[in-house]
Amino acid sequence: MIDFKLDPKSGIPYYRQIIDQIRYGVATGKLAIGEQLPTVRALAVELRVNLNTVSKAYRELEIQNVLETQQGTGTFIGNLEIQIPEEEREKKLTSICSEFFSIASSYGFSTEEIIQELKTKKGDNK
Amino acid sequence: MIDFKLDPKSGIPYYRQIIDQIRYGVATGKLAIGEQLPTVRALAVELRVNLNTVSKAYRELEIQNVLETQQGTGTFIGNLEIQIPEEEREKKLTSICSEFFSIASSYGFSTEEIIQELKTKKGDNK
DNA sequence: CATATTGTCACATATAACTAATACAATAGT
DNA sequence: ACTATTGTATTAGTTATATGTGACAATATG
Repeated sequence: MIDFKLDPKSGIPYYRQIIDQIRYGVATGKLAIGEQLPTVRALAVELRVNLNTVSKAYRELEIQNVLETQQGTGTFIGNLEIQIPEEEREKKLTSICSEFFSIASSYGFSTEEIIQELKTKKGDNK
Repeated sequence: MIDFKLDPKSGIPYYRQIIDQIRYGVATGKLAIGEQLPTVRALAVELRVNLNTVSKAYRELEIQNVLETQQGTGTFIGNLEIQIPEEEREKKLTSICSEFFSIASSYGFSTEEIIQELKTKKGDNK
């Protein structure tokens, strides 16, 4: 299961952040086919947003065949293997890193320092 | 100088696309410190948007200390570094890296990918 | 069958975001 | 000084986003 995280400062709408994180979760295999997602209400509480916001994200993903929903049962990862174009994925990574980099360098941190710090986190993964 | 491009279908606001491209340029070293950016009007014409849209992008980047603007002169890549006490420096690095990492991993990016991306940019720099 | 849980829908509402048109202000260059 | 060039501010209109509320529909569970 994904550890959903909303970044209010990113300027990206919440529903879109949810969409992206699910899409990328599927693409990277973090979300397996058939796996059940949190209920709209549960995720809404977890992210402290309205259930309509979560619902909007789920609905849009169902239109894209990423998700399958069954009323009364839940929302699940669809069968269709969705893959994100490498180009888009690269852009996303670039975008995230660029923003982070400009923040970090405004504090005077060098790339080496940043990498060093990130490497210490490596062990915590998964 | 950057070859700016806007994608109307991306769903990402124009001004934010401009921000992203400039940030990327700075992060990769394509835009050098002190370098002048296109004037708001020039870029507005080039991208076929209102000059306020460009202005908004520039202003936001100035707030983030990425750009420096002088009315009547132009807009330039800044070099301002925030001075913070040494004892807070380490904490700051840890906290911003931690937040960055959690966001990146919510999109499914691994530490290796992130580091690789940062290293790549480092190579282009200067 | 009764009830809880799930997603869906339909409003209304408030606020923010976005882009644009136009006028204003500061600087540079002549 | 004058004028062109630069960024800035004001204003307006439209759309997007998010919330709140209440009801409804389908399914699961007991």
